[in-house]
Amino acid sequence: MKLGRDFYMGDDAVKIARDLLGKVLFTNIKNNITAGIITETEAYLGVADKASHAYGGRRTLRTETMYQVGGIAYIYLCYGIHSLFNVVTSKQDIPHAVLVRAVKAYKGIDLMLRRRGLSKLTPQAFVGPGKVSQALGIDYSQSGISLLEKKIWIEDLGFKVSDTDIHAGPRIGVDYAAEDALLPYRFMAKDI
DNA sequence: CGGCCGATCCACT
DNA sequence: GTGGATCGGCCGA
Repeated sequence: MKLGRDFYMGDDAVKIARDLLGKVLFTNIKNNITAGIITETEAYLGVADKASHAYGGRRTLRTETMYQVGGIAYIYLCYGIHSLFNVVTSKQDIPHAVLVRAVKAYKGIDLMLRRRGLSKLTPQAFVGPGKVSQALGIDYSQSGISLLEKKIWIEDLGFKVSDTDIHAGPRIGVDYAAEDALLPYRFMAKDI
């Protein structure tokens, strides 16, 4: 079943990042449905997190999305090329978010591969946040859209990930965040 | 208005 | 392992 507002409004983005492992991220782009089982996430803890775009309470046109109520997408352009998909969590004015870093193809795999420019499935085909967005047809123009509607949403289809199958470690590409770069806010699910 | 740089990916050595 | 691609956002002047 589709995740509702309650799932996204929790205060603990780290817990939500963990809970998202095994959930299924769907998109419906021009009537083409594709989906992937989430296998890797990272939590970004808002104003107190030097790795977050909202660190120190920064509010700009771009980051304003993160300050809204949990349950919407925060998608932004990275390195001028890649759209990175985040789930906004927590309450109004608490800018927490969870980055989806990897999925395992679940539905529409042919189209997912085609969007990636691949002819066959490889282990790394959908590993990496830029690849996830490309495969699912997500781009930064969709930032701010609700995950409770019919374009992008997340379902719990009963895939279980036990604690012993979760690996936690430091986030990727955030060396600039000083001591916060070392926090274990990255979660990976072993072989789903 | 100019300049720097990034929550990345790929090709190439 | 390394460097180039590529461009919107952000900040300082």
